[in-house]
Amino acid sequence: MKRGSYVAIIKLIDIAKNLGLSLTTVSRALNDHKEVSSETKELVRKTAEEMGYVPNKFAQTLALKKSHLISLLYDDYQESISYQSFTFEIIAGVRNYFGSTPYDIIIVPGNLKSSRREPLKNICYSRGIEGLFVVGIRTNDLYLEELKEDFIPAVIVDYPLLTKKVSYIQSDNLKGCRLAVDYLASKGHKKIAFINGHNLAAVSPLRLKGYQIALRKNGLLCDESIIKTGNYTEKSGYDTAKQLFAERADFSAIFAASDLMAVGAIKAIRERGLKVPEDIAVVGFDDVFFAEYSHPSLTTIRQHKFDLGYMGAKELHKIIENPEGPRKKKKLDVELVIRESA
Amino acid sequence: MKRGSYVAIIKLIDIAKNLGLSLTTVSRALNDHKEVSSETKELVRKTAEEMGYVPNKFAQTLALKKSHLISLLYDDYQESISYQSFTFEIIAGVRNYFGSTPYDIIIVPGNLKSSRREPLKNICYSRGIEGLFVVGIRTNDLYLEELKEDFIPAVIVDYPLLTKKVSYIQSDNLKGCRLAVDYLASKGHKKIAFINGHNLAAVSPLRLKGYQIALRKNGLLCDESIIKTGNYTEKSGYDTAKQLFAERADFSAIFAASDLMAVGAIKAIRERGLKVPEDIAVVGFDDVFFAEYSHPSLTTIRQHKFDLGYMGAKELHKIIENPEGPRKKKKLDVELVIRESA
DNA sequence: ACAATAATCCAAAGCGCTTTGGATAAATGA
DNA sequence: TCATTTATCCAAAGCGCTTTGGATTATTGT
Repeated sequence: MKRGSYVAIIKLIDIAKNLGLSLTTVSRALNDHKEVSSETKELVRKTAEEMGYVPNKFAQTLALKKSHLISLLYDDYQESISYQSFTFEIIAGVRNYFGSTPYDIIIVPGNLKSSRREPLKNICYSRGIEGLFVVGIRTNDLYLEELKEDFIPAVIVDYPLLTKKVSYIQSDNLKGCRLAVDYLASKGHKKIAFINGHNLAAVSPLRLKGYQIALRKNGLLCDESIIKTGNYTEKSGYDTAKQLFAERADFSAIFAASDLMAVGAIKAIRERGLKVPEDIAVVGFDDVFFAEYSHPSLTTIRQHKFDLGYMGAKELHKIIENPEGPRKKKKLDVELVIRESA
Repeated sequence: MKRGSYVAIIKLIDIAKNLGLSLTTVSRALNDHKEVSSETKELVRKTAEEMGYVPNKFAQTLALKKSHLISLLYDDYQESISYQSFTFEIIAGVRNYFGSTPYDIIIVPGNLKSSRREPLKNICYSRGIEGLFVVGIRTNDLYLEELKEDFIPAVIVDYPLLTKKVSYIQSDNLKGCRLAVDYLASKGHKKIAFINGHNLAAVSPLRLKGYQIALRKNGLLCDESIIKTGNYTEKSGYDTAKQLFAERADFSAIFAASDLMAVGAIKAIRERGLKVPEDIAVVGFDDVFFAEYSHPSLTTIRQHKFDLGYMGAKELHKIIENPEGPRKKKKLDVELVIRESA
């Protein structure tokens, strides 16, 4: 009889029999359908409650052709470990938003990284997934091609894809860079080095651009020799900063495209016998939590990670409910958090 | 016709019609049932592939009474923010384990924290959830009472609950404390202060006990006046360390029950004009990632977080597949990671 | 050659729900 | 008063799948 571990305890038919009503009426009563009297509704609701009835979502999904399921596509491993904190908070935002909707969140099996994997389409169709929330995708990820096929509503964090069913959301990177450079310039820095991240992150070119624009605005010239590229890890921040020193580059401040690289850079500066911020000022990007606890605490550009998740989820919800509506990219505000490092 | 956003594209019946076979045979062919010839199987598989067929999990679940769904119960917010990193890595382990099984992971809607929330039973029964992976639960959490009812297979991280269907897993806290104290003692420290976390975390009393046992083993006396309780946050580490100083307590080392509190303590020590580790040595617990990047980098007890998730998931799988088998608590090894702070 | 076995296949029922298309009884209008 | 609306209810079909219990054909043993 019982096949698997999962069994529904009380079914609609049980309530119906119990009350001498039809299945139909019970179903309608619970769904507040107009064709059943309010007395019956109340009666049914009460006994359902008493009998401990819970609807079987699978049966509902099958009958309604509506799963109320959205899926999270994210990666467990990234070289940049502050990605953990970033991702965690974004997911918190997503959970929080969908928590007040009938939607549940399922985690897409398998990593973004794993090479042999099921096509997204199969995963989604098989599980009746209605929307995809994507975070941490790389510019060279194969899933991107599938997303471009536009077969399912999706919201992507930090990758600019805008189609009929796909929106994206990101922080205002240009403004972030402007804030950082403006602040450093206001402190009298003329030579501001920039440690960018690799181009597998779609935000990297944006941050470079923002940095350059901001320099220009402040009447500073853009010296290619003090622009370096790391990979968002602490080590790469350390290495590139050392490289700057080795090349006898001329700078009094470093703006790093991530907090982790900023921390690495600080380490290199210290090893050089220089002081932060007295000799060299450092500004990071992200405001991951340890920025506050590192020493010296990090002046940085704060991204509102929770809001990225929350607002992104809201947008995804909108796309699902109204697939014909216009898609839009959303830009979230950032702010400068001044601490000790600059 | 079409009701919701989700529609199955190709169904078994389509393949059947296409091939002039019966629905039954097609289903059996795809499930590798013995009662269908291998030629037919091959034929069916090929055309299914060509037609882009994917099975509808909802229909399968309904028919098989088996959902292949486990659920993640965790909290988005905790005062201790290193909880993020801890939780993230555990979840990575869980994903990784279940990634090679037919099980999908669904996130339980709502936080552990939120006060008004659906009973766990309803959530699980309604969604056909077969098992629960619980992380970050507090000793006063109401969900604990529900879990004790033992109505669903579960594995809990860091809370000692052992019933017919529930196992738990945690790091070897006693050993961790022993390693820390042994190491400090070996460095000649006689007075080792201890900053513990609150008792809402089930590991706190364990760590205190481990600390006391280890002191005794090393022939050191246990001085109540240098044992303090924080709440796993950086600030509480800072505050309690300051308090120690204010009370003119006599100690040359601090062992903190979390890295975050250790970082806070270091800050307090610094402010006092003392040096770490020269004047006061500090050892943390957890080895969350920023332990490596803080300054001075933290000597700490490493928990294998990924493995907690992976092994816990494995255990959960086992409970689901074999509900009658014996439950057991699992203890994962820890290790001392020596860096600069001690 | 004929009964018994094995190998394939299929129609129909069932999983738990929603909804369609009537049916019945009560309330309304003329 | 009788036809008509309105308010309630229900049997049955359908969502896409798996499985039971036969049916049909091919294969084997004697």
